[in-house]
Amino acid sequence: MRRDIFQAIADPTRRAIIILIASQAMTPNAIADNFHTTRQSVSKHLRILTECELVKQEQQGREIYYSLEIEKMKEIDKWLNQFRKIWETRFNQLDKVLLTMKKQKK
Amino acid sequence: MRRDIFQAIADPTRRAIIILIASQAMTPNAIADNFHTTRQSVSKHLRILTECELVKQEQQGREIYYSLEIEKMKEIDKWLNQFRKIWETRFNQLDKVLLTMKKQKK
DNA sequence: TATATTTGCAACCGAATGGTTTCTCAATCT
DNA sequence: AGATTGAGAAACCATTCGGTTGCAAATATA
Repeated sequence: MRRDIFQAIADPTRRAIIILIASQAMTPNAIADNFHTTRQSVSKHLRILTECELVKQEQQGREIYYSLEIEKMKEIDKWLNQFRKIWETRFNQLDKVLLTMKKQKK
Repeated sequence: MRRDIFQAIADPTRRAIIILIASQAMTPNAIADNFHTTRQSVSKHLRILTECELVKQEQQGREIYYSLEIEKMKEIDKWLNQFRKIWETRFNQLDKVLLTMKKQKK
């Protein structure tokens, strides 16, 4: 099953998990405590996040700590870049208009 | 049916449509020509994109021109902001390490 | 006016999704 | 050793998704 980041962040629970473990690693049980769902369901989400390398795991005894693979998040940012060019251009155009209006005022 | 941007960009065809109409407005027929799918299928995607206000339409006779609502794309960027803080901190930490190594070399 | 074009909508279909329950396995505790 | 705890896997279920086909409405063209 092909997994991609965009599909991974499509689910709101998954996005919440990402934010939750962004600052510190957590076990599936600890994560599940934050949602109205079962641990098994969280486990499934973690599997999907792991498959597309958005999350990494570190075993510690019988507990497994999950943490965010922040580098992977940059791929979304990279995809956004192509639109960033457009919205910056639009901003510059608005900027130019404002400048012209200023000049005419003088 | 609740639509949100993240679910909208989860589908690869939808992402391709977004990129396609980012630079210029296009009709559903013209958009469908770029994919190995039916016009009706594209129409469905456009409906989803419209529902979450990622796309706006402009009727022109019997044709409807679809174009990207670039402002809405910024919401993804806004969501990414909370992670941007983290990856900038990590970069600064790496930066500090490199600086220390440089000093020790001297 | 009759015909062709552009489009959206409804019905249907197979596949995928998210969730629950049950089970198994490994590590820890008494 | 026996009981408990943390976690993933499998089976199942209702719902959603993406796609196709067929149809209806509106506009343009002959």
